[in-house]
Amino acid sequence: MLQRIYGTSWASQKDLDEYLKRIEEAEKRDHRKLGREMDLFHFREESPGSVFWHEKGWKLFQKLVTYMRDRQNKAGYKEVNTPEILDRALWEKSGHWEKYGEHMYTSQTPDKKIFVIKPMNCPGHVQVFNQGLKSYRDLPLRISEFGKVHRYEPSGALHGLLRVRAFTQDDAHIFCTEDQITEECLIVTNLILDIYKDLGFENVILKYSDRPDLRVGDDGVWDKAEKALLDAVKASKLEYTINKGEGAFYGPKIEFVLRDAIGRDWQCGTLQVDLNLPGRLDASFVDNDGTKKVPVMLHRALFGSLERFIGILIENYAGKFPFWIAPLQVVVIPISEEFDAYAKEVNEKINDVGMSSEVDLKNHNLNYKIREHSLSKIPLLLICGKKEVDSNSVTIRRLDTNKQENMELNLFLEKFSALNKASSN
RNA sequence: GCCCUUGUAGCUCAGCUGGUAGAGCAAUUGAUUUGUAAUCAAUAGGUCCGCGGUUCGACUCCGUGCGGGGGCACCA
Repeated sequence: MLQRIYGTSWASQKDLDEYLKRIEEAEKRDHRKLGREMDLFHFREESPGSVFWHEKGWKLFQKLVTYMRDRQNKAGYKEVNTPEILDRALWEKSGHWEKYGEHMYTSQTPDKKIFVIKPMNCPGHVQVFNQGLKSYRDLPLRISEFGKVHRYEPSGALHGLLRVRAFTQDDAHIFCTEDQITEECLIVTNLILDIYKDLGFENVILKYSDRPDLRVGDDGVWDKAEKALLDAVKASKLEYTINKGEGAFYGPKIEFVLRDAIGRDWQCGTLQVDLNLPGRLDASFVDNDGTKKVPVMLHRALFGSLERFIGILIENYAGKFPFWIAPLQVVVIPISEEFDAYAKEVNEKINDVGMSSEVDLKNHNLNYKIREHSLSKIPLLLICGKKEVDSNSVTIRRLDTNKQENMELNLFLEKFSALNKASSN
C-alpha cells in the first residue's frame, strides 16, 4: 500500500508562527466563507458547481456586468445574445464534440433530437457573423455576449466560485483580417489591464503559449499570430512565462492569471488567435480585391468567468470592496426610535441618488449595530441622532476606522454619489 | 474521475466504550430607547446527509450513494 505524507518544515519557531499566521489570514479571506457570512451566494447538493446568487451577490455581479458593458461599448463591441442550446450537429461541425463531448451537457427533446447546452459562445457568434455578406470594411467586427455556459467539469475539480460547472463569460469574438491581428491584440491587452487596475489588480501574471506540434493553419499565419500576441505581452511590461508548444491546435494564446488568497493561480482573462473555427463554420468576407476570404477570429474574455472573477475579487479585498462595487454601500442607523423617521428619510435620499442603502430600525443599541454592520463589511455607516436631525446632517463612520465625521446631508449625497463609479470612468 | 479526509440547529462546534441529542452566537417574543465593535430575559429551533446492514437498541459500528475540504489529473 502506498501512503502519501505531506509536511512542511521551518528553520525556526518564528518562521513557523509566521506561516501559521499567513494560513489563518488566508482562511479569513476565503471567498466561500465570506460568501456565506456576507450573504452573497450559496451552493447546494442538487446542483454541484452551480451558484445560487443571493440578492447582494447578484447586485455585485450586476455591477460588474454594467461596468464591463460600458467599457466594451466604449471599445466598439456589439453586444448580442445567442441560444443556450444548439443542435449537436453544430458542435460536431465545429470540432468541439469530438474533443470535449465528454464534458458537455446535452438535452434530448421529445422528438429525439440532441441539443448541446452551450459550453462556449463561439459557434453562436460565428452564426451571427455569417448573417449577411460581410465586407473587409466591416472588419474588425467585435461581437460580445454575457453568455452563460455549462461544462461538466470533473467532480474533483470543483472549487467554490473559482471552478464551477455553470458560469457567465464576458465573452467576445473579434473577426478581423490577418493584418489586423497585431493591433487588435494590443487593444485587448490594454483593455484587460486597465480594467483589472480599476478592480484593484496591479499584479497580473501573463502566460503565453505558442504553436503545438499538432496544429492547423499554415506557418506564415502562425508567425504573424504569435508575434502579435507576444508583442502584446511585452507591451504590458508585466511578468510573463512562455509555455512552449502549449497553444491550442487552432492558434496561440495568452492567459491573464490572478492569484487567490492562498497563492493559487487562476486563469481569468484570455486572448486567443483562432485560425481554424471561422473556416470550419463557413465564415467569410469579401476582401478589397473582390475575392472571398476567411477571417481570423480572436477569442477574448476579460473577467473570464464572472463567477471566478468575483471569487478572486472577494479574496483580494477580503470582502471589503471599494465603495463603488460594494453591493450594500450604506447602512443608516438611528440612535433610538425617536430618530427612525429621519433615518428613513436619509436612507431614501441616498437610494434616490443611485447608491444602495438600508436603514437599520432593529431594537438593538448603537454598539451592537456598529459591530454587526462592520462585521458584514458595509463601507459606510451613517449615524442619526438629535445632533444630526437638528443640523440636517449625518455622522459618517467608515469601515475599519473609529473616526467620526459629520457632514451636511446634501453635501454627503453629492460627494458620495460622485465616488460611486470606477476610477477610470 | 483518482487518493486522503469530512458531513450533528441558520453559523461555529460538544456528544466517553452503542441506550433516539446539547452549548454559544444568530432567529422570534417581551422589557430596555440606547452617541460609535456584543443590554437583559424568555421562547422556538434537529429524518444527527440519503439508503441498506449488524444489534433488543445506531448520531455512534459496517457497506454503499451523494455533498464538502486538501491534493493529483483535467480546464474549449
